[in-house]
Amino acid sequence: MTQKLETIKQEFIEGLSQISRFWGFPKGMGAIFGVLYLSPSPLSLDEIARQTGLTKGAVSTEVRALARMGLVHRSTRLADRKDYYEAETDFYKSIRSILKERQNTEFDRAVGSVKETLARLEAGTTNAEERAFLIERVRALQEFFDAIDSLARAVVKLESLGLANVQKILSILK
Amino acid sequence: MTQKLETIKQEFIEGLSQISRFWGFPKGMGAIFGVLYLSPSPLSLDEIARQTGLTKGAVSTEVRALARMGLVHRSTRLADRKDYYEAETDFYKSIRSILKERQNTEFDRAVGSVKETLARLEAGTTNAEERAFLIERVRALQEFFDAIDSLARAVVKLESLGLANVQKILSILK
DNA sequence: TAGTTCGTTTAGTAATTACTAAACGGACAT
DNA sequence: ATGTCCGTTTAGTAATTACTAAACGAACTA
Repeated sequence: MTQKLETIKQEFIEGLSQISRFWGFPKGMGAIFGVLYLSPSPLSLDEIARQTGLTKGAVSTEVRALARMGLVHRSTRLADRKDYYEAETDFYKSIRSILKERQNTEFDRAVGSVKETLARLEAGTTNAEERAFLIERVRALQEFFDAIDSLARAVVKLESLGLANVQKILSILK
Repeated sequence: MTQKLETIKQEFIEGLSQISRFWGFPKGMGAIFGVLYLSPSPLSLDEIARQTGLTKGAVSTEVRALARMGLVHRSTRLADRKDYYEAETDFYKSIRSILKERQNTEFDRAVGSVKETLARLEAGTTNAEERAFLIERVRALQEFFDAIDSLARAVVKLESLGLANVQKILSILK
């Protein structure tokens, strides 16, 4: 039996909310993206609020977060004070901007603290045997983070991480 | 000025807690991993509880989660009823088991719902023009998820995702 | 048998995060 | 200026998540 389009859309949006939550983002964020992604034209704040059931305030803050990540884009119309938002449809582009956004955040600071730990350990003079063990462990972790970081930077630098590149990677990993 | 090893370790563990939180895991989980990672020998539940400041109950549940992800390993000693845990030191191995663990979870279910949405849309007969638009959008998203999924599966299948492979990937992406 | 010593579960609490309602301030129109 | 229409901010609340304390059950011991 064929369902009403509205119902299908609603369930799709629900699905995106779940995915959003899974990745540690507010579920409202997923819903907002979903609404925009299924809209053929840019929507205003109030329209998004209406369709998601969130308040204008919540939509305001979360749609800006989405914009910082490059998942949505703000646009304006002449002689119209409203802002309009539309979803980015190139997801590879989005990944790149999310990675870019995530660099220079708390995460980088935390990773930096590992580096710092290593420096401190190496500056020490006492407890030779325990220090040697700790240095080795922390160094290994730091190398791992560096590898991840290189990967992320490489992806950010690509002008397009398309299906083609993904398939190239897949062929290497075979 | 050289600091006490204990202080340095403490700050390192704090750093791992932050990183853990950043990725959407409980910060206690990061602390537990940190304690184990800096220990040259496996530790018992109570010892982990003591060093992290968490209760035995909390450690029990979170250390099991870590074990499911393959980030720590449980071991036992003859004539000793205690369980002992130690950190996995091969992080690439860990990534693989985390990916493996994440498959077949809520995430997969949510991604599956996108597939389902597509099927429902294609089964419809009314609203030809709007449906065409929605189908196109949802299909694009589904393709994207499939690409991610292939990557994850490829990584899981590798017997070793080492630095070597990472560098190969980097060279492709250049 | 009763008594230890473990890990796990449970029920409740603390802390954090997501959200609402409403005030606010800027930009424009009259 | 005054009022309206926006987006943003703020202060408070709801919902969720992380945790504690304590009871529990299994496995062993005496």
